[in-house]
Amino acid sequence: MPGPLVLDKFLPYRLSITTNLVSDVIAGAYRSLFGLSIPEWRLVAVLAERSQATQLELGAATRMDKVTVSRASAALTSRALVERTANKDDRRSHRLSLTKSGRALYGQVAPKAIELEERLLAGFSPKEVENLQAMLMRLESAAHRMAE
Amino acid sequence: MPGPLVLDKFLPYRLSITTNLVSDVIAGAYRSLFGLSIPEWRLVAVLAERSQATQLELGAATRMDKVTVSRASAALTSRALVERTANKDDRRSHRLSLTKSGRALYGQVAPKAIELEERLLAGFSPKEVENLQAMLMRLESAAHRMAE
DNA sequence: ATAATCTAGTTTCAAATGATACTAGGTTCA
DNA sequence: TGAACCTAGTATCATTTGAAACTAGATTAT
Repeated sequence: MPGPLVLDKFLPYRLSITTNLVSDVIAGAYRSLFGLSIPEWRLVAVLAERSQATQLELGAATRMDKVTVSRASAALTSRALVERTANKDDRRSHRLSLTKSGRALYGQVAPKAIELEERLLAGFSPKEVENLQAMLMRLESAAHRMAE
Repeated sequence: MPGPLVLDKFLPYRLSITTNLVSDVIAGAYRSLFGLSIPEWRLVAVLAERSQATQLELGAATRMDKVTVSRASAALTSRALVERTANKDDRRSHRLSLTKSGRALYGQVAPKAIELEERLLAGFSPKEVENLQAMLMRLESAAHRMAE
């Protein structure tokens, strides 16, 4: 017999509450310090890791919709943080990469991101962090299976 | 010296990915089976627990904005799942409660919610679940502190 | 009491999001 | 080849969300 339903104990609810709070804090910091939205920040982070990517690849790497990627790319390009070079192999797509000032910005954002994460996880042991990550990934694949 | 930043390991990102996936699955189920949005479902769940509440109280219990609560209440009321009775003490507010058919609906939704949660957590031991909940709450209060 | 202030709930507006349709360019197969 | 189909990215539209303004009722201080 399943336990009674209490919203406060219901995992999807708890997840949502926690994530929304965390996202708000992070988004607020990025916006006020660097004028970046979350989608923009994600693209910058991925481009810093790989230096080159098409929007399709960026969408896959950040799990964002292609529309969201398109908009974030346009915003970053107009601020000259990202540049698009023609893709010889496929003229529909572009190769995106960070510009010099994009890399400079990343140099500032990344340490801040890490600091925020550390403050969030202050009081968690490395083992706990690892454990949390693993559980989130298990939930993710369970949800993925349930979505068929 | 902080580790390098890799988006896939960055906790706020992982949390967001997992939560969005989980939310989509849950929201899809509620919508297609019962025609309920997440905010509506939350109100129903809380009203089932307490039987009476003002919108303000519902907002506090579900951490939702008063606008969101207002809209969800209106939708539920128009479907006659919830009724509003005048509040003698304060004529600006109403006492909301589930109607008979609201309770009947809850009788169907709750087991489904529990089943979904169980499928999500299949493979988690009770101790792991408890642990996860506790970690989420710790994150929540850390985020809360960071929001000042 | 009554003016100033405050609060529960709604309405209005603007921003964010994603589904859909569209455009331009690729691929496949007869 | 060239017709049918497919895909990268953009534009359009409807939906969701929350901030700010608003309304009606409550509270406080003089």
